[in-house]
Amino acid sequence: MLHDKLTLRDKKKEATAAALAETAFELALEHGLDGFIVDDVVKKAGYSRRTFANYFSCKEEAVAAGAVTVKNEEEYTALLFASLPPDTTPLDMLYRLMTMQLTKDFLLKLRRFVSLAKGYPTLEPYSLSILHRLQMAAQQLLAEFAGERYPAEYTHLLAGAVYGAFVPVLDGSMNVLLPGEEPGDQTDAITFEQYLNSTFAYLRNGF
Amino acid sequence: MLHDKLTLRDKKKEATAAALAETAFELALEHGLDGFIVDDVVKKAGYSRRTFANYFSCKEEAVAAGAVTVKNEEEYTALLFASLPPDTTPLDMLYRLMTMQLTKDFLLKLRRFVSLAKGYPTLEPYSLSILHRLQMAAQQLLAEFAGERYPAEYTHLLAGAVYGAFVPVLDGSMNVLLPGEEPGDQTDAITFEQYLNSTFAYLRNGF
DNA sequence: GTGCAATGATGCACAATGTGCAAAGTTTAC
DNA sequence: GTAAACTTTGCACATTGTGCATCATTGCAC
Repeated sequence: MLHDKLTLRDKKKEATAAALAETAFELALEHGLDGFIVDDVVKKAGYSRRTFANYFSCKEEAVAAGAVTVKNEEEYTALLFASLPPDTTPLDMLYRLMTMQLTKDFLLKLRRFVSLAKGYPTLEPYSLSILHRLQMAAQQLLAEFAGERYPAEYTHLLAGAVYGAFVPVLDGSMNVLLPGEEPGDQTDAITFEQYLNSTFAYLRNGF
Repeated sequence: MLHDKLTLRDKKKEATAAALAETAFELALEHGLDGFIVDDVVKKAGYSRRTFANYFSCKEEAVAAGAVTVKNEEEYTALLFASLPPDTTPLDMLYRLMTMQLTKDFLLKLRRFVSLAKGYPTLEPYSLSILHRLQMAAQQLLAEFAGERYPAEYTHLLAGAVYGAFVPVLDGSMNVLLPGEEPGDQTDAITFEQYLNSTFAYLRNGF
């Protein structure tokens, strides 16, 4: 595991990017994607348009980045390694990781992004790439945690299947009730926890 | 199944979009994504810039659309319904569908797009959305073919896991040899067929 | 701490892209 | 055949993207 020490310069860069991304996401939620322009973002965040372009290649990218902050992987690593016996299977490890990654807060922000994206076709490709970032982080952790016990073909394939199983939740094919959401009139909705558990049951025992 | 009859107007629209998309993809392969501008595309294809904007919201979208043509779903439907016994499981049906969708030609074009996208960050989000289009088509077919025998929660989850398992092939996490490609110096590469089969074996029997 | 190298932030000019609107050309439906 | 519906296009203009030079800040060696 690379423990890249964060220099002051790096921290400032991260802060700049985060400020711009969060501001972009806020404006998108408040006014819609076409209800503001990049100049609004940089003015509100206190940067120049040129700086925005140094970090994001378009408005969409910034909004997507602001929707979810993929947490520091090192944090997860420490937690995972501490809480799991060394002979834990990759599947069990992913289950544990997902319960950490997919916090209530994360899921709700993600859902807000996804429903925003429904109204703006240019935003849609980014929904999947958010999930993909999580998947990449998971692959990395799997490799560290189980790389010596399981071949990469296995762990990568597994990670793909696990995260792929959540795509239908993202793209709206399935009505899944996130933690904290009320059932409302959706009689056929299942809870996210139920979906998570049945996903792993299928993956564990076969479809 | 909706048999939307294709009127002449619809066919022309499709032709316009296809011509623009294919031209964009060709130019991207030949000169790189930043080696041409939208005006080059429309000039070569014989349309106006304004028409381009009627179909695609940016260059990237057109290039991605040109990379793969998701075949007519009706064609698949007919083939599937004809070749499978009515009690076929969704998993078996997806296996059959994938061998039809993921033709050698399709895979090679997809790979060309993906390696192009590696060099251009703005293109990357579209890689996943190509696979996602296939997944949506598969969900539709599954619903028609097995919707009365299996609940949507099952078929959607399954489709997600199946297509998700191919993400590592797309994003470059895995070295998979496409049909027709030479092994070269990649001693650790497995063939696409092997990957397909081991994927379905894991999904069938559990990880 | 001082000074120099490395790098981030910015302004500017210009190229490229995105969009509303109205006119002109096609297709559809009756 | 004709009118309605729709596609394509031109135009004007708003917005976005990019190369480059410069200034400000940080990193590093001493």
